Amino acid sequence: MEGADSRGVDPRATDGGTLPGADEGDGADEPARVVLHVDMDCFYASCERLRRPDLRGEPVVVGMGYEPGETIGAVATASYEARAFGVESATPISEALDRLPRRADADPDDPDAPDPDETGRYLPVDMAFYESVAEDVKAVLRDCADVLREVSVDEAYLDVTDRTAWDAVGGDDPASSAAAGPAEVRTLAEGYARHVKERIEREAGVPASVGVAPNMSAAKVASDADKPDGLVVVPPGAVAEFLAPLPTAALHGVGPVTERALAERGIETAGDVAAADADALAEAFGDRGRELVRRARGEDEREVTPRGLPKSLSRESSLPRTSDEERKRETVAALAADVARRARERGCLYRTIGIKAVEPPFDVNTRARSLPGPVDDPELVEEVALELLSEFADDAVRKLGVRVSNLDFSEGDQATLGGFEGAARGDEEDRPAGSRPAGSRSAAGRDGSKLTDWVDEESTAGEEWDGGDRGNGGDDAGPRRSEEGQASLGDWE
DNA sequence: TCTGGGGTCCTAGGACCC
DNA sequence: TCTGGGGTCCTAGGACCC
Repeated sequence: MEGADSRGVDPRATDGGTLPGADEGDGADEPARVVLHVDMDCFYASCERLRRPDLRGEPVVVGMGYEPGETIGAVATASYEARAFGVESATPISEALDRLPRRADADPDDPDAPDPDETGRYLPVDMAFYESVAEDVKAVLRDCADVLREVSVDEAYLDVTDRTAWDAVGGDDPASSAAAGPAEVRTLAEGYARHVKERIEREAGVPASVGVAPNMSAAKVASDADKPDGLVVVPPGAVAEFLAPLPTAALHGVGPVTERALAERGIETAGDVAAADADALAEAFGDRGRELVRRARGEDEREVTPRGLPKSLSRESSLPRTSDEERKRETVAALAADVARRARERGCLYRTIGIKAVEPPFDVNTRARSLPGPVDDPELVEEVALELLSEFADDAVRKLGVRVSNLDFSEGDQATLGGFEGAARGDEEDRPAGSRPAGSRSAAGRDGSKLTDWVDEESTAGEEWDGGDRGNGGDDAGPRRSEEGQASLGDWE
């Protein structure tokens, strides 16, 4: 509160000025952006509470792969009450049950049964319902920002520079900030963020934490800094100072491996990263190292942009460790069918088909094959996937996956552009095995069988397909046409 | 410590082309 | 042909995120 020193808001903001333009102090004369990161608090658990008020205040654990009464699966989300018992996201359900028994197993009259006060409610994931709640949240966000990037079902960035500013409120006597974080003076941005946060709670019925900062990276860290129900404001000029004391792992992009590698170099905090020699870190970590230094210094010029179309679709599932070839083939066939179905629902073609085989303890193997041209051909997905699997025919696996990538949304067939409501849905189920679906599309035109041939021998079809530059460097060359194709479930856009 | 499913991006080596 | 350089595409794996 004291010492209106260099930190905090740009001095001009404190004079109650209405000029839209506290700048970064960086030389640039564009006004500092106002970026919000909205992060829903234990979203799945909050959704469950929304429809089951009896769960409020209770430890709630939402498990994926979990069936009521079972001990399989892992924790997708734990409410904060459950976290107090050591139940974290990704904890195996069996372990979670050790720390926090099921309420159903409690019995006050049985000395051997758990104390009801030390039990929790376990529920399976109900994605469809969470998506419907997320829709309500999104409606608020869309209303509050011109530029919105939905990161996942429970997280989004908003650029609200055009809706608010870093100017202080309070006229000659600026009000002090009511938010957590380094802000000393209350700003318009803080008020706007609070407004967004309250609207989410009011209109969607679930709590959110919000971070406000001049860039995405800082906003992300800020939203995380005071969870749950947090509002953290980091004004321009205060970013590096805000980050400095945090452990490196608090930076977006620093996981366990990088954290360890940094620690070996005596780098423990974001401040240490900011002070590090960028070239030295680049040598150790590649471009990521350089980027990390910039982020830790509060520099991040990335624009908030809407998320583009997906780059791959995949499906995987764990299974009890097995070497049984038939079992593996059945699993892969089922996964392949599912991936192909989803691709068709979204109206996209794919040119690469791959599998993943995880061997115990945790040996991840991937294999992939690219086709001469993009296709929509469920039977080909199965065929290629099974062929790739054959390399692992004798190996024990604990998880299998199928993926399609090199997606192409531009060739959208009118019949399927409507997404899941299109022809895609029911028409493939009873198709006789072995017959090419009538709806099978392939940019190859001609007969689909050629593609199959190609799969079996490393054949020659490739040449005709060298369609010239595919312009690798995939970075979003902007959205391609047929945005409708993505109007599918499970996605924020 | 041995947990699940859906993704993204990056890197490195090899094949191939000019 | 074995010596140079530049570029793209493909595959496999790694790290990370939610």
